[in-house]
Amino acid sequence: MLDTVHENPRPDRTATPIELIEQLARVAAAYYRHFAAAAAGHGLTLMQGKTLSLLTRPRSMRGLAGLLSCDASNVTGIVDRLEARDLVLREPDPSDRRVKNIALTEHGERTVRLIRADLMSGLTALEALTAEDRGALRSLLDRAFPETTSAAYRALPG
Amino acid sequence: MLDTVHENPRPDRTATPIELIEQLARVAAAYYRHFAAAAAGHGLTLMQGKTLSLLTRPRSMRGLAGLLSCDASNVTGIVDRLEARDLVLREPDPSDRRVKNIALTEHGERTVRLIRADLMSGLTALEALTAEDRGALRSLLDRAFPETTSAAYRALPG
DNA sequence: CGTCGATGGTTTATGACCTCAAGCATTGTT
DNA sequence: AACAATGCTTGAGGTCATAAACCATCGACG
Repeated sequence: MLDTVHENPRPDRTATPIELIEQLARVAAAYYRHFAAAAAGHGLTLMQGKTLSLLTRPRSMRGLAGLLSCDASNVTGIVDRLEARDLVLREPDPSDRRVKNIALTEHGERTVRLIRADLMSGLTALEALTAEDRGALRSLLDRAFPETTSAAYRALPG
Repeated sequence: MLDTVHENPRPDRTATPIELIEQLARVAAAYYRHFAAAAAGHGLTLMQGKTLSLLTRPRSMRGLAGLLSCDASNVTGIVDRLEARDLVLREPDPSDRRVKNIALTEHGERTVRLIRADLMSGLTALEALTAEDRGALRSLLDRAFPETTSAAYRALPG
């Protein structure tokens, strides 16, 4: 274990907050570039792909708007287009007739799986990390962006 | 130093590639949410803010298109709007009359600095990391996204 | 020198998305 | 029953994505 060190912290590199923010900008851009390419491979937009991948369980329009960080009126159009391609379904909520629950169709579930696979195959360097490195990266990102833990996302209403 | 450990790698957390990718999705979304908010605080779009922050030196339209990962025809419109607000300037290239070099005006430089400051003030958790943690995060992100090192960006033509 | 393919930038059209304001239906409360 | 609050949709106006076509300029080549 101890001899599998990849010269880890590499303290010679500058790592000021500014430098780190610029690198995060590049990483975020690279991530979305990969994701958009994977979605485009299935004729979908970045937002449409994001929406599909958020539907691990049915969600209300408002809930989706929150997760997508956009106005609810946008979600109407996005879901309209996804529904027109039979990727998604609007179901009336049994306990509140105002809300519509959006759920993946079978075709939608297949598409999400394919997009996710394409995305992962494009991020080969990420899979090349050791389990130790992945754990360290997760821990650091959790502390750098405490608002975005997976627990916080799952617990959201809608 | 050694007693300021924040229980670092925390190996109990699951850190499969899939989990890591989902976390990167959330981090990228959070980063752009912060950035878009900072840009909106100055009446600018996400793309306009990104463009400004890429102009650490004059760049050609095509060079900007590459850095923004979009078609050159988009850059025309974005730079049009930035130029209309006196944030940016189109200068003819002395050695090639086809290319136009885009440079920040004084007003543009001030605006970039303000946006960057707003962004950093929104990412307080990131500044709370120790220098050691920041170094480790940089190193890990460099290895997870080798395509996006700062050296690679600075070396680009245009 | 003149031709020609390649390159940099712009324009146009169509569609997707964003913002904001307004609207309707339903809910929960008083 | 009247009320404000909530969930979703619609509309207009602006920004961005995408693809095709266009013009000016460059570079190489005969």
